[in-house]
Amino acid sequence: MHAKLIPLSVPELREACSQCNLRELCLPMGLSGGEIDQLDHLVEVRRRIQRGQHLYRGGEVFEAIYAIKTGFFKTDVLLEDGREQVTGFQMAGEILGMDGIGSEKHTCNAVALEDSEVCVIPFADLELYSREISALQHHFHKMMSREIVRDHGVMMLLGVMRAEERLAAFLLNLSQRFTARGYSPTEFNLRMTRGEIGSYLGLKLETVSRAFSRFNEEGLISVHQKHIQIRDAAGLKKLLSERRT
Amino acid sequence: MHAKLIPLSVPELREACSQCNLRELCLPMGLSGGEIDQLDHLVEVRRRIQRGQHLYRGGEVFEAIYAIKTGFFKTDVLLEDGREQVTGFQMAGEILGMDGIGSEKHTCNAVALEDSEVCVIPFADLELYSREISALQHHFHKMMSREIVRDHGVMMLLGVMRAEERLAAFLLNLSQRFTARGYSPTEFNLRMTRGEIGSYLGLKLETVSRAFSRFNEEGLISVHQKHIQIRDAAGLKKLLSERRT
DNA sequence: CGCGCCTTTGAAGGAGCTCAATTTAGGTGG
DNA sequence: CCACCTAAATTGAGCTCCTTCAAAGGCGCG
Repeated sequence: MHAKLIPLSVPELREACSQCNLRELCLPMGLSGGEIDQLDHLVEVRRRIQRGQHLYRGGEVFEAIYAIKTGFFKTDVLLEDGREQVTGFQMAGEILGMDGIGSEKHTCNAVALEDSEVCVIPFADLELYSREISALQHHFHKMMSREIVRDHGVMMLLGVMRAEERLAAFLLNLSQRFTARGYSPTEFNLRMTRGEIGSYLGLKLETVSRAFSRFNEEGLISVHQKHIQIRDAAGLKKLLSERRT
Repeated sequence: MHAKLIPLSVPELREACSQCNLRELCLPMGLSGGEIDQLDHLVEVRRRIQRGQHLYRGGEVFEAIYAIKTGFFKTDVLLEDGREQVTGFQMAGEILGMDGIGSEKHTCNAVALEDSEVCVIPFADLELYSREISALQHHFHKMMSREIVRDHGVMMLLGVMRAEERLAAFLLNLSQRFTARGYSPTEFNLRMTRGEIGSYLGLKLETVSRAFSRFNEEGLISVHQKHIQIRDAAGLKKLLSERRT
């Protein structure tokens, strides 16, 4: 059950951030070359997580945050009665675990939706380096703040949008994030099930499936199981802006 | 329209945090006496906001975060078509504005629900002091993290709970926060309208009103307009834990 | 004391849920 | 390589919880 640990002892591997092709998206964003070199000491170990395995679970002691190097995750919280709320889907370059700082325990579960690899960033070290490198400090604050803003967007989804608006917003968000990583804006494979999308969007899996089918009929997208092709991004955006009520 | 600014130049007033009775709840939490004295230089000005006025609006340049000294606020985001999502209600000792760090602009509106006073904390200064005082740095990170965790709780509300569960959770949360401030856990006045509660909980105001009436009939609470008395906190908690589906 | 805003309550309607059956895809072992 | 098995997805039909629309009552404030 133990996730594979990969100590970065070999010199080439130790260049964790300075050689990483995600450095423009990830924690080192906006840092100078010299500053990034310092970060190489911050990330001493990587972890491989197989599809379906947990990176961490709610209740576990918080010690580090994680930068996703490759792969795809979901985070969720569970109610005592077993109901699940997916709080987010995370991809390469994004940070996991910031929820644990406040209570020194993780407050949600992080599960790999495909075989993944993360960079382990011991949080005490991050705070130490942040006191030295103000650009790092500032960027970390920005990342936390953006997480808050993202959460507000999800509240908006859940609080005021109707089912098809939610799904359209979800697809456009995925598209935009894939684009930022150099993938096609219009064609991608979903890593999550209809049930997980539904949990994220506050809908039942049948409703998600029906909305996909509807979009398909209307020519907005093509869906075949997990494969999505966006045919009319403008049409999806219009769904969001036009009030129905 | 301009909010009243109060420069803290008189020596007694300059002791912003060290003399504040909220220091156990607010930003200085966990700091040593000497460290708190340093914070007095961080808070150079306070602002009074009258009921109904904005502390800040989405789109405005972000320069400072705000600690609520007295009063009560709501934060909300608006969709182009005018639909509103209330993202939170904030009371004394809580921090406003952390959403603005990421984009250097405020991303939501903060509105006073009663006449209020806030301590202005210039963010650049906060980062400066954070580099010197590691306890401050760490505590600030905790506050941001707790905001993320709080948001996950709201997603849970919105995503999986039914109307009465949402309202019960809302009342219990308020009760707990009033208690932490030395007020009665069982009796308080709501500062927000049914519509604002509804927007926060993803419900229509009529649904909120009906749920209040139902709780009243069942003896869980007494409601008279904005005055709430919790009669059976255990009963409200039970509403949350028992599955219906 | 009158006006506006908030709240309450009723009745009808609808978006999304539940339950259920069928299809499809992917993995496994013979 | 095919048969089998399981998990995921699709689709239909009926139902329910919340919304919508409407009207009346209450409170605070100028």
